[in-house]
Amino acid sequence: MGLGKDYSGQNCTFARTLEILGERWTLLVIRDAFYGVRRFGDFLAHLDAPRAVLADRLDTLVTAGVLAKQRYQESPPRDEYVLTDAGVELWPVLFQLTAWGNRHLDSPRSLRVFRHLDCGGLLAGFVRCDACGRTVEAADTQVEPGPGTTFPRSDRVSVALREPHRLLQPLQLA
Amino acid sequence: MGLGKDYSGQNCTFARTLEILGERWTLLVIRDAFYGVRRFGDFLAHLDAPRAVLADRLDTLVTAGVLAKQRYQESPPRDEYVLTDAGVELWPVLFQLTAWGNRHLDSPRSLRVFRHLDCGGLLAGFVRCDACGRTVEAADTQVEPGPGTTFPRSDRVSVALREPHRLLQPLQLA
DNA sequence: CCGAGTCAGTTCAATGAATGAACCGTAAGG
DNA sequence: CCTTACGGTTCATTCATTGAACTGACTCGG
Repeated sequence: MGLGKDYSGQNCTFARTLEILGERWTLLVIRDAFYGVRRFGDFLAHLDAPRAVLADRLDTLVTAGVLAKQRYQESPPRDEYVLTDAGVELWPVLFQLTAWGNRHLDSPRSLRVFRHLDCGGLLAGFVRCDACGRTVEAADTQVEPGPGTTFPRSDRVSVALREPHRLLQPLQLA
Repeated sequence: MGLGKDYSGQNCTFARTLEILGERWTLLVIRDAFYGVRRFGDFLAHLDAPRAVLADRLDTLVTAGVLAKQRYQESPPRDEYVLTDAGVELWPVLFQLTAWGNRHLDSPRSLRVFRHLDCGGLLAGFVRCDACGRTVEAADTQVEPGPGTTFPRSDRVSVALREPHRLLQPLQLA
C-alpha cells in the first residue's frame, strides 16, 4: 500500500495509521507476533508471503515502532522481531477484527478463541465511556475534531465534519 | 488486495476477514460510512480515491454484507450506501484503530475524538473478560483453536498453534 | 579441508492492481 | 436545445506483488 504513494490529502490520523498497518500482509505479521512468532523464517513458513514483501513489511513495522529487532545470536548475526509496547497496544484492534470475523463470516472453518488466563473466561470487546462506565454503541457516539486540529481539506464532507456529528446519521451537506 | 489473489493457504478467519476489509481504501470507506457519508460522489470527494477503485470497493462491501444499497430516488435510479448491522458492528475495530493512531503517531495534526452522547464523556476501548468482568491485557490472554477447527496447514508454526498458547510468549517450535 | 545445510535476506522478470483522465447514460433545469 | 449533476465504465500508464533464483555469513559432520 502506501509505499511512496500515500493516502495523499488524507492527513487525518486514521489514514496515517492505515499507511502503517493497512498494507497487504502487515496485520497478519502482527497477529503472528502476538502468537509468539519472532523469526523471519517462521513468519515465512506460516504466512506463505513472498520473502521480499515480508522483509519490506518487517522493516516498515520496525521503523514505525511497532516491532523491534532483538539480536539472538552473534555469528552469524541474527535478529528476531518482537512487539514493542506500542505494538502490544494493537491487541484490541486485532481482537476486535478476529471477533468480527468469527461472528460474521459464513462457515468459519478455522477460528481462534481467546481466553482469560486468570479465570478461564472468554473475552469480549467493548467501547466504554470513561466517564459513566457504560458500554457505548456507535449510534450513541459523537465524533468531533480534537484540540489543535487544522482543517486542510475543503470538500463538502470535510467541511461538514468540522462540526460535532453523531455517528451513523447522514451528514448535512451544504 | 485479495481480488482473485487471496491469502491462499491461510484459511483462518482472520485472513478471510482481511480479504474483505484489508484492501486499500476499504477501511477509509467504512469510516466515512460511520461519519454519515452515503453517496458515491461524497465518498469520492472526501477520499480522493480513483472512481474505479471506489466503485469496486463499494461493490465488494455490499457483497460481503457490510454495506447495503438503498434507493433514494427513482429517476434516474440512484442508490446510497448504508452500513448493515454487520457493518455497524465494525465500530469497535474502527474505534480501536483510531485510538491507537491518536496515541502512537507523532504529531497527529488532525485527530478525531469520540464522545458518549448521553453523558458527554470520552470513550475508551477495552478487551474484557465475559466471566469475571475484568479488563484483560494481551499478556494475560490465551489463544486456542475454536470448536470444530480443522488443521490444514502443517508448518511448524501452525502445528505449535494447535495447542493453547499464551499470547506474546515465544512459540515452542519443534 | 570439503560439502551440505541453515538462516535472512536481495535481485529480477512476469503478473496483477491502482491511478487518473476521458468517456457514457439518464435525467432535471433553464 | 444546451448545460449540469450523478454514478458509474473504459483504458493506457504506473506501481506493487509474486515466486523463483541467488547471495553471504556462518555451522556442522566427516
